[in-house]
Amino acid sequence: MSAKFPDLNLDKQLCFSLYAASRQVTRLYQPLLKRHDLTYPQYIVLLILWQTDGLMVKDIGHQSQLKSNTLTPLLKRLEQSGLVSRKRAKEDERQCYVFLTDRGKALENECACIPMEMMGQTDMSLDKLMQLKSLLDEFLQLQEKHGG
Amino acid sequence: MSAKFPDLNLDKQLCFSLYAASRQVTRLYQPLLKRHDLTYPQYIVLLILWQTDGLMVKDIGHQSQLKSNTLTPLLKRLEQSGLVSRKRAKEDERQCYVFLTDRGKALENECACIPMEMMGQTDMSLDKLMQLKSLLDEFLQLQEKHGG
DNA sequence: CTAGATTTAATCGTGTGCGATTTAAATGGT
DNA sequence: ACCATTTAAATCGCACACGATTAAATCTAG
Repeated sequence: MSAKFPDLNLDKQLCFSLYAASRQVTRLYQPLLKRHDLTYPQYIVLLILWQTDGLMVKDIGHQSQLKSNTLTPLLKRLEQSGLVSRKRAKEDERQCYVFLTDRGKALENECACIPMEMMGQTDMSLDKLMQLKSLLDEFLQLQEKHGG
Repeated sequence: MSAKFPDLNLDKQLCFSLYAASRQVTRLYQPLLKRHDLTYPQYIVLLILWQTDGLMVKDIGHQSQLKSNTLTPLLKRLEQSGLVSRKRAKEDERQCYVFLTDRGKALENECACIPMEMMGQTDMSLDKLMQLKSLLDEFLQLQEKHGG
């Protein structure tokens, strides 16, 4: 069966490996994030805001590659949780700025241990993890050139 | 800001790169799969069944790392589309076998061009793609040992 | 032989992802 | 100044993902 298209097996496995690995990482983060009542995508958005506070939804979208249809509800939940506040831009009412609240800023320190704990959950060497990141980033950059 | 925990930036970026790359691949597949009215997870499940027809939900779950709470509705949709049929096992009524219909089997040929078309959508070398797959699989294997 | 543990799917609730559309605001060419 | 176009965010609908629970069948220890 699978030998019918022998050349195509690599691709099949690569797309699946990526899909499975991504979900596996999400699953690893979940118990750590649950302690702060965060989901993984919410944590990603916070990582972006911890780097640069006061971004517009558009900017968060560009960095996360998520559109407003995903971000708007997610940001509303973060607002409900008291971690961010959203303010319409005076100079352009279409735009919406997102600011960390004090609680949102404080959460950065509370989450500081998470990456280290994650590191401890894989036996892969730092070298290979960096290699992996490098290949993924190269793929993403090539894609950005193509797809806009 | 981001220099506050300099050691942790790698991890942050790795988890995000993986997350972004996985969604990017899904987005690349979507227009190709839409021609056959398939979603990406449905395609993954079909890839598994094209390799081995007549698996139980449990087996598909083990290979895809998806649980019944995701697979049951997905398989019902594939059944609605006339691509698979589900039959309870006579010898153990808890189990549910999943078989490809003739249309489901025929779809394998129709989808044969997809991996090649995907290949054409990235400028990354075959060598690097294989390297990427290899690293992802190593990560997944290490995880399987740990988490069961 | 049977009560309790285990296994397998299915169900439920919440939160993404994303294509498509909508709404409102700003822009730009005439 | 006016209207078509563009832009930013929000809304809508659908299909995942997944933790938690449920239901039913099977297994197992006593």
